[in-house]
Amino acid sequence: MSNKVRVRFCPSPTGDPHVGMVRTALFNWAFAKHNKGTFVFRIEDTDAARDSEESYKVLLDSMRWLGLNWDEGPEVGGPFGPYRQSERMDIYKDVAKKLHEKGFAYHCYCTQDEVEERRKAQKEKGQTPGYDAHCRELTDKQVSDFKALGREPVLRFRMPSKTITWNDLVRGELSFEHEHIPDYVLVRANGDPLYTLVNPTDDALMEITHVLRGEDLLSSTPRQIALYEAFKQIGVGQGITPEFGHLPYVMGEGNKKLSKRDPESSLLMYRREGFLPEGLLNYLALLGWSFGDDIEFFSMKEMADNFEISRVSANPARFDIKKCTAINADWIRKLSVEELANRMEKQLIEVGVLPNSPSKEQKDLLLAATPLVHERLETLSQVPGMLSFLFVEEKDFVVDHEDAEKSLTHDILPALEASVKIIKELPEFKTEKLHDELNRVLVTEMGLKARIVFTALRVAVTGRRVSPPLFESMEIMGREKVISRIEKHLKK
RNA sequence: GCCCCUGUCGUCCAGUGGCCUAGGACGCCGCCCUUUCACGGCGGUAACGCGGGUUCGAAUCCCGUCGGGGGUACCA
Repeated sequence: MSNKVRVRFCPSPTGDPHVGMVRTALFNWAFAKHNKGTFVFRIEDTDAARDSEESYKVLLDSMRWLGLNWDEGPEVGGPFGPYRQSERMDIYKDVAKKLHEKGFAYHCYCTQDEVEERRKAQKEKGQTPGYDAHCRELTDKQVSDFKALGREPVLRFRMPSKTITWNDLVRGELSFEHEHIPDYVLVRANGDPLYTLVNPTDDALMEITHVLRGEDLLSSTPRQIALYEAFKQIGVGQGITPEFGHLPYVMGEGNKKLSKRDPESSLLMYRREGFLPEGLLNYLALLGWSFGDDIEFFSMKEMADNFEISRVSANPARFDIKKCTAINADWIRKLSVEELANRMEKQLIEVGVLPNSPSKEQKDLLLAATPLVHERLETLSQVPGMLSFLFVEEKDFVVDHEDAEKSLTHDILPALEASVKIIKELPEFKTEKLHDELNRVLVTEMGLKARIVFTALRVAVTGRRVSPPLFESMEIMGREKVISRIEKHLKK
């Protein structure tokens, strides 16, 4: 039982979910699946000032949208709950108390200003700045003096005087000398437990075996390893120190870490823009991990089957929206016509091109139109632009002004007139017949340039110079609509 | 300042002493296909940060150097 892999993803519910966060979740998920382990989802909401219930809901919804299902966590439960830290405050208080009683942590009465001042002095001398262990060995007298001054202490962890080394799953052996890891605060003066305490506490209690997290937490790892050793002695958890793997950053434009403020970092933006979860995840998997054999297009199942942590790279990766889009386009092409129609329907409803419950006719029309755009789409958000001409009411149908000016010139009117005549007399209103007849008369007999004349027809019928294939579009629109749209221009 | 991580085409990834005159993908540029836009096909562009070693042989090992990033909190 004890060698079963347990990993966790533990975001704070602050603001929009971030793509870097999604990447971390994905790698943890894949690692769990690959090792037939457990994927724990924990919410780190101990910071009341920044966390919100709204973000919490978005977080859960996003994870579900992505299909990153958790084995234990909120709304799912599990043997180590609760999985929201805000519901575990008593646990942290208890652990803090034990650490203090057994001497692994001590009360520090220094004010932040005092600490800061001494830090500055250290810096000037070229020493590693950090807490100087001032309050490590206070006498009773000193304590009572501080109390008399009305000072409330923070709880600091007593770092052992030794080098801390671990074998990082993605970076290999890493080592920190003890003089570079000062005693750090576990509990604030006001009693709030800090990340430094709650995160390792929960990992220990939830029996996490592997910690895969962002590079930003790299420097806090030695402190946590020391804490785990203390946990072992005071009986918190099973006495296991997890293995650590530090994932590289996801960078934005320039050389900056993709920050929460960048719109390109917002998962919600990708969702709104019509990225498929499959596509986004596939792209994110490529940031820092490779399948091997030059394979870049794969499903999450395939990723999980092949996920070796040793193939994770340590270099920061730039998020490239173009490549992300290209992969998304591949995923769209891979969808079946029915599946794509389904997803397009949702998109069209969202932007109001279709009503909330589309009619049978509308659904059929959409299904018929799907093959026409299947290879043309990069994201679902492009659907309305390509297809709303099919769904719009005739009275609302508008032709792009600029396109009309370029293509629907005065000298093209005779061709439009001829087209109407042909279309009206066509015995069968089918793509091939439309093509053959219009081509025969307009191009062969009248000697017009196909490019010119068909572009004019395209603009008249679809409203744009760029559109899905013309004759197919005409066929699914129906004869009357096509005629009325062309005639509209003849009357002008 | 000190500590840590990191350095292959514009970008992401492959490459772990000879398969490398460095491979793939995205991008970009041509050409073909084509009534538009795409898809597809073909071709091209472009990189081992630098300097020393080690070795018959280095992108791969060692040393140095330079660059990028992060940490140095009663943030995470």
